[in-house]
Amino acid sequence: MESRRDLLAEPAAPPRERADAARNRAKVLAAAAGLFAARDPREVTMDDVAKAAGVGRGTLYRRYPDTASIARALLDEHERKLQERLLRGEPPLGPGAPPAERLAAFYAAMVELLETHAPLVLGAESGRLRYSTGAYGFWSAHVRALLVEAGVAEPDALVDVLLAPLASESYLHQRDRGRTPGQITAALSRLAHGVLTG
Amino acid sequence: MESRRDLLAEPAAPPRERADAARNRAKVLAAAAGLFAARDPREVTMDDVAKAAGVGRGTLYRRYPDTASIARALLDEHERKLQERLLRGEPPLGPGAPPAERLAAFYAAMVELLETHAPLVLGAESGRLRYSTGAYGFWSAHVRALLVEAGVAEPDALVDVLLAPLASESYLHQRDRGRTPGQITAALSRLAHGVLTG
DNA sequence: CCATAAGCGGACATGTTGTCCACTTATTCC
DNA sequence: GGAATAAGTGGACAACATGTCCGCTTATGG
Repeated sequence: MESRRDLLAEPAAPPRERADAARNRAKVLAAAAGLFAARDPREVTMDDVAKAAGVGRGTLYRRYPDTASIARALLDEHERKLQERLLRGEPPLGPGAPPAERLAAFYAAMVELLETHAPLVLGAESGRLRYSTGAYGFWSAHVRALLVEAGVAEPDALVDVLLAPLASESYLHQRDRGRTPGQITAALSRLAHGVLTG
Repeated sequence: MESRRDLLAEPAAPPRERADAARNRAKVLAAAAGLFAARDPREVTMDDVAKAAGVGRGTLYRRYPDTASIARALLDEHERKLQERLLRGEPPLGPGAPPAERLAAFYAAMVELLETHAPLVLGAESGRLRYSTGAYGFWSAHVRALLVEAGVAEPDALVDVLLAPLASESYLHQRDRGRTPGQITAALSRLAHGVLTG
């Protein structure tokens, strides 16, 4: 049965994280960052992280179901900064510039992000996981808004098409083949202008 | 030391596959096709295939290092047909139509392929593997030729960018979100025309 | 029909994954 | 301050997948 407390409680009283839990979370993230940077991120195992962080297996699994989620947690911090710039930064990244310019600027910023955090990106994206993340939702909402602003009729399918080249597999494949970040950015810029100023 | 036989031998005498080996290969492919269709292809294990095909583990590993390679082998058959049509088929898929048209037609054909063989595609592409395949090389050569024909200055980076939306992860994500093949094809068509007739 | 080598298959050692639960520690309330 | 209580911890464990290895079987060519 429902207690009075349940009915009167605030929408969702957040039970606050315990001090030792917070300490362990920090230890885990720090240790994982080190491991991802040191070797092939896809080879890093949950056991490795637990050992490196000096915590037990169970503790690790309590918060993260797999290594990809850990990498994602690390990556999210960096992505939030870019999100902030998209919302309130200077044009052409932030509001004010024409859609094609903003899309191109977004591409450039994403390339920079991918480049800077390549190991994390590699560790984080086991293909499908990319789409279930909050960040992907943000990027697609952003691009969708730009398409709408540019007067594109059915923007939805186009959004995912335009985001596809930013998938880690695609990007890192290109880098492996010797392409420079600059070349990739140029190609993406052409894409942005081609689609939004046809 | 080199024997006379080595020096006189034909370029690479193919030792011909033994009859029982061929039979087993067929059994394996048939069984794998069934499994991939029946359940989540990413859950299919080498052991499953071996059991279903009625062969031993060792026999399976002799030819295929993992389940992805098996799916790829099955997929290759179908991809070859499309490759043939690209090279010698009717326009706009085959030679003769303007580059933008041909690119759009290629997109449409790929969507159809992805749609028809979704389970295989899912089983085959563990992200990076996609790029190491012969088929990917073919698609990129094709698209590259179209870009060159359209007079694009630095085609290389653009090629991979244009192929990215055809990655299984991207495509299947869109399908999961309720988008129809038709909508996706339309978006890709817009992309083709936007980039090649700017 | 025999010799030979290619092919076969299943046992094995290894490593990873998640789960489970008895124990420890932080927090809350009196 | 000192229970009472809930949250958090850690390592043992069972299940499972992987890839290899090697003695046996079978096709093939002389």
